[in-house]
Formats: sequence, structure tokens, C-alpha cells
Amino acid sequence: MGRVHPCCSEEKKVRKGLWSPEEDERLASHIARFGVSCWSSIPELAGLQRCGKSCRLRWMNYLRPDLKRGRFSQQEEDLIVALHKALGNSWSQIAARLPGRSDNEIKNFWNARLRKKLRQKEASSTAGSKEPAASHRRRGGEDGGSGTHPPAVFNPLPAPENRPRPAGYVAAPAAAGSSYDSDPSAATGSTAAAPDGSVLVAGNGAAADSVAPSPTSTSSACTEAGGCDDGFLKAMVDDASFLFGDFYLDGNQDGPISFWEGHAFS
DNA sequence: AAGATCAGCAACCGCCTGACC
DNA sequence: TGGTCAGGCGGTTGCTGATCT
Repeated sequence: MGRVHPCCSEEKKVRKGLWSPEEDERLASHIARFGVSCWSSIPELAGLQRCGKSCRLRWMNYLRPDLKRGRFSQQEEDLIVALHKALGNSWSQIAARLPGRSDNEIKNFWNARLRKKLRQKEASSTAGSKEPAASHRRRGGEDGGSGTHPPAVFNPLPAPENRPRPAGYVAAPAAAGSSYDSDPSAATGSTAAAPDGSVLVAGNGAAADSVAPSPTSTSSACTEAGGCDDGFLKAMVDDASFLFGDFYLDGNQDGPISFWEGHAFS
């Protein structure tokens, strides 16, 4: 069987389960001060009763300053689907093309989505066109819009130094999401103003990128000259091979996310 | 109002791989 | 060259809160 990591063995007393704010604080401040050199030594140096692996996981999936949280946008979702088609369950590789998202987050998202789709398939094959019973009780739903989580809007995160995670942060997912959404009205509408004045479109399967304002529709946005349209996006996600260039969501934290390399969406 | 059901998420577990001795 | 260790990854589980009956 798998070798038990020395740092995780029973010899040392290590805590398990959810991380407390104090532990987060210790880990975050330690890494902020000294950086990451050796995960196995970090627990001791930071005064944590955790194994190094656990610290790494916590950092990678939650404390990392470049992480954005909240619901996946429609474009992120499409990209994940396309990448998954091309790469399979290589979550880390998929995550590498989605800045601000951890592999764990993407994996969870995919599993939830897959589960949903399987249920729908099952239901549709047995009961014709009947909606699956579970579909109306979901919180977010495939529309990517309403729910307890914020809408699929790319909110630029504050700079890492402005984002001292532990102080006042709440580990609960909903709170984590809302803590980065400064505009509460964005939770209900399909558009929101981006810091640069462009319009962020979210919900109803619409693109979540920063796009030119569209008075009539939230589902199409860009032009080939300066961006794309749904057809372009669809072609992109349909053609997985297209994704193997320098083509991924750009994690620019100072502005709305755009596609990299020649296909700007704004 | 209370219990059942479900979705979302955090975290653990086991395995693999590469670096080092 | 083989053994050990640490980092990393994917799969899975369990908890929590929202929603429905």
C-alpha cells in the first residue's frame, strides 16, 4: 500500500479536519514572511499541529492569494468541459489553464456537474421529457445564475497584500464568495459594472467576460474584430485541439478576465 | 416546524514520481 | 543502483447549509 508520510504518521500528533481561522492565520503569515521552501517543515516552523501535506493542501486550495472564489462562469464552465474532453481527469493541467482556480475546485465542480448530468440523463431516459426531481431544488443550477453564491462575474481580487485572509474571513463557502463581491446588486442582475467601466455579463448561460454593453442580449458579446460571438466560443469549446495553444483564461487580477493570445473578449 | 434530500465544498487518503543520498 | 523522502495528483468521503415536502 501507499507509504505513510512520516509527517502524517501517528508518531506526531497532527490535527485533522477543518482548519480554524487561527491556523489559517499562522500558515498564511508564515508563508507570507518566509515563503514556501519545504512543506514538511512548515508545520513546525509555523507552530501548527498539521502535517505538511495538509498545509500544502490548505494553501493551494484556499489560502493562496491569487485564488478567486465564487461560482464558475459560463465561459469557465465551457472551458473546463472542453479541456476535460481533451485532457481527461488531469485536474491540475486543467487548473493551470484557469488561473485563480484550484484543481480541487475544478474537480469538485466537475463531479457535481457530472452527477447532475447523469441524473438528468437517467431521468430523461426513464420519464421522457420530465424534469428530474432534483433539478428544481438546486441552489445554483446549470444556469449559473441564481443561488446563494455570487453570480458568475470575474471580480478582480484585491492585490495579495490587501488580502489578509484570516482576519475576519469566514471559511463558509457562501461567505467566502460574497467577501469578494463588493456590489451586492450583482447577485440578482445579469450585468454588473466592471471597474474599468465595461460590462460584466453573468447568468443565464451568458458569457461572463467583460464585453461591450449589449442592450438586448446577455448571451452574445464579442465581435471577431475585438472579441468573439457565441459561435466563436462554441467552436472554440467544441474543438478541443484549439485549446492546446497559448489559449486560456487570463488571470489578470487588475481587470476583467479576457482570453489570451489574439482572441480578446473585451 | 421538522425531517428528508440534495448540492457544494473542504479535506483526507492512497498512489505515483522525481530528487536526493 | 536501490532505498527513502517529499511533493504532487486524482479519487473519495463527510460535513454543512439550502431547499423541498
